[in-house]
Amino acid sequence: MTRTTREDVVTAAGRLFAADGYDGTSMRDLGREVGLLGSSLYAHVEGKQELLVEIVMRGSVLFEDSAREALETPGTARDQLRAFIAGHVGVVLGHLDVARTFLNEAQALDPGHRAQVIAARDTYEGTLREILAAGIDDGSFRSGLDPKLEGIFILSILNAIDRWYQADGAITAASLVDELYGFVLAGLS
Amino acid sequence: MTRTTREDVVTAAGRLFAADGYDGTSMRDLGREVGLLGSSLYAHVEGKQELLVEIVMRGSVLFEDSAREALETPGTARDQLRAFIAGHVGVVLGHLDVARTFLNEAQALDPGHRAQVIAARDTYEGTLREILAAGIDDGSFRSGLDPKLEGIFILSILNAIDRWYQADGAITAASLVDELYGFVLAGLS
DNA sequence: CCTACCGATCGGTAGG
DNA sequence: CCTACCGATCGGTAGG
Repeated sequence: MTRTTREDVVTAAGRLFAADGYDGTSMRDLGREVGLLGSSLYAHVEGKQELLVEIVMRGSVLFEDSAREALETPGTARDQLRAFIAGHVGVVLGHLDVARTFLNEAQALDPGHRAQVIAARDTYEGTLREILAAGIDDGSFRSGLDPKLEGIFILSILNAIDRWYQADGAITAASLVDELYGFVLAGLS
Repeated sequence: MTRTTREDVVTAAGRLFAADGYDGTSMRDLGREVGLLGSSLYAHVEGKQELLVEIVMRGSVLFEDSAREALETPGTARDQLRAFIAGHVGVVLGHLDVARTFLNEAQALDPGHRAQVIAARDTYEGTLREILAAGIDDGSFRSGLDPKLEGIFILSILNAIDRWYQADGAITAASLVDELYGFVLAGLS
């Protein structure tokens, strides 16, 4: 039991925002989580919204980095698609609370930061579409396919993983990537 | 401008719960929506939770009926899969507010009703799995496929439609069904 | 369906 | 980091 740090507060906030939502988490709940009174948190952070901004921005960076790496993966569009899926799974399973807050609580952001998150998501979706379009050209995927719509379908699957995946279940992260890639690739072929 | 009915209140509640969430909607907001004070709503309903229960249960019935019809569709498992997808799209686009509340606000339900909704969802998912399993047997889909996982993937796509589909956009409901069926069937073949 | 109100809870602050 | 507190908002009620 050492002194509470700002990072302790941010981590605990991510846990509670992911589990109960931003509106469903009070500063008193958060204080209890780190062993302080709600009012004492203001010695560490300026307010509740600041915590949300920080956590969502961390998620934004994680997904952005993952998408860039996928795009820089050498090989065919199939290889890049696989890297995109593997990267997404890595972010979600490796940073569950941050990913959940990023994916589900952005609506609680102030308008300025919400616009930033929407822009980040558009870029992320755009990267996937680039990969799909390149794959139509290089013969990885069937032609006549609509990259915009197929991109939405793929992201729908990826963005729902945190709602059903159980880390202590029978499916490893690696086999999840295999299953996702198998299903999606078939859908594109 | 006639007298406000209970049905007016339920419909308005569906609209607000779908747009702002259950917790994000106050009884005063709802009163304003129907032209009353928040406190006057208690002449029509017992409480806020009752409204949520009623709307979510309507969604539950819609999806349940749709799934049953899909299962009773004559033909191969492919035909049933198509009916399942078409039915789901019909419910979501035909009853957007109810579907959104059912899909996104069930967490705000009291424990008893929440358990009912989870059971209804399990049944719905089970119906899809039955179709997938039958399709593996009758050769509609490739063998070696995991009905549980593929069912989750398909439902992930279907349950996200309300988040991006625009009724006034270029995609008709019929062509959405075609695109969904095309992508999913390829993923299973 | 409104007036007038209640107790609970919220994010946040002053002062130490 | 706590004590003591504030104004705002919430779901809901009594009485008409």
